[in-house]
Amino acid sequence: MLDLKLLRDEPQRLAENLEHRRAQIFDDLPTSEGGWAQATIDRIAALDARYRDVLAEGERVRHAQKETSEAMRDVGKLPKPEQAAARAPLVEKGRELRDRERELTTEAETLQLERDEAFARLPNLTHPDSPRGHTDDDHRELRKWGTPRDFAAEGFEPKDHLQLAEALDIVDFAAGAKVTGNKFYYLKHGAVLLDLALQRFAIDVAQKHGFALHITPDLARVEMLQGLGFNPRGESTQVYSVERSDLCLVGTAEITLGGMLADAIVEPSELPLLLCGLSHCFRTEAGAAGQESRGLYRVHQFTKVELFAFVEGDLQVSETMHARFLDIEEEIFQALELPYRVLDIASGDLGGPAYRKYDIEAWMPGRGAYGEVTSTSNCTDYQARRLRIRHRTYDGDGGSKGKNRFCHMLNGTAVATSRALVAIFENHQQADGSIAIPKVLQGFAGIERISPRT
RNA sequence: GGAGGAGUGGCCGAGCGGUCGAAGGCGGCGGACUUGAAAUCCGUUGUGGCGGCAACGUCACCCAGGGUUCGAAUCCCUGCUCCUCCGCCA
Repeated sequence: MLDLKLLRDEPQRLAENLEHRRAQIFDDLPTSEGGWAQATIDRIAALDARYRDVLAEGERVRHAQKETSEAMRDVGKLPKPEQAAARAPLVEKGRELRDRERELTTEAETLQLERDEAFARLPNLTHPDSPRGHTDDDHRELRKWGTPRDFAAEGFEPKDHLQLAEALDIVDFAAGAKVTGNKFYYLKHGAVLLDLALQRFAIDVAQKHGFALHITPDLARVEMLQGLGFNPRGESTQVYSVERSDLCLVGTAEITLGGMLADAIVEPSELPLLLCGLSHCFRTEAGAAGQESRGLYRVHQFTKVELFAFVEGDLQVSETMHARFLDIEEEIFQALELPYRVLDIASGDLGGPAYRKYDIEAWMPGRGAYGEVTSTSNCTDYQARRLRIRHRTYDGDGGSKGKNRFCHMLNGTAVATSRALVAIFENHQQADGSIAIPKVLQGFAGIERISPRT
């Protein structure tokens, strides 16, 4: 959620940002129509103005109520015979005020709800350097690392990860489909060791960089999802809900890590707070049928080691941390010996909470293209505002207390095992159909290669 | 799953339906005393909304949501969380 001050003081800035983000808020103001962004902001601003009027009126009435009730208290000091007569008009007035106050409160709540529903859907502001646009071509490639293998020179045709997995009998989609459903799978044999080794390695790197290790719940309250900017409801939701409860399966440990500090006010000395979380991730992938749907690339469940940070509510600080997150992600994929490129994601593809987002795409020989393997976002104070996560400030050197500020929050993938498996299978396949385990994982996996079972 | 008990400020803890945003203690911060520290003493110390350049004013918040009442931290209902006992179990 954004700061309401922006709506009141700089509505044109919000309209401009909304235009770049291409986020439709109202059904009757589609992004295809000219001036939709400005009209959207105008409508929310009008709601806010009405809300504040009603709120102020309600407060005046409540103040009058207090006065009446204080007068009633003094009635008790009068001589007994006079009390009843003095009390009657006050009771009458109190009743009127009560009724009026209830009306106004109800109206204010309705207006506030209406305003917040729309306002909370407005996306975060956008980093000035983020490329503007809303297609895949609009992302800016920052750099490439590594060189894709020349399989022709090595004298064999590379297989895609699915062919490799089937031949090696290390992933079973048929059983996954039978027992659970399409896009579920069993990992088997060497893939299990490799998956666990990836987790273990990523955790190692995170710990080395000062992240506190966590294994988080795989479910979270709807309220937490919303606080972090996820929308658990609606047809196009990516989120699985648990029936007869207010719980959802998490799509990422970002939710469970970010939610940990909800409602907290932390001391600046505790920042930056670096957390690493291991969790399963569940995604409905609604509407994703057809596209890149083969194999492990897009599945309903995978395991992920997530990096998360709470930092001071200061852009310079969070941007520095964001660069650090990207560094760590690159360190991991370099260690895995996977060629990749880094993208600065375009405004229209950022997702609500993100102020800026970098994706790492690993080379995937099977599809002859780069495919997303990590993503790191600086969400600034967008999530913190909704979750009420603040830190204290002090003026000068250990000086007096200043105003509490919302923390900035960042998240990033250390490793999502399913996608990493795709990249490792395909990049490290050998002419004989086996898969070489990257050196950094061999100790954790206990094997050096996944070979056909005999 | 069954039976009881409890949820108040950073923590502990008091609170006849009106004078309670809330006693007291601890902790924190500032100061006095001290060569320094401890001890002692004095003062101070919750979060947010709205209005205002500001001083300041005002409203809300005693787990959450409803209700009773002129008036609720205090009474009633529901939910959530925690504790104890029993059952079951990785």
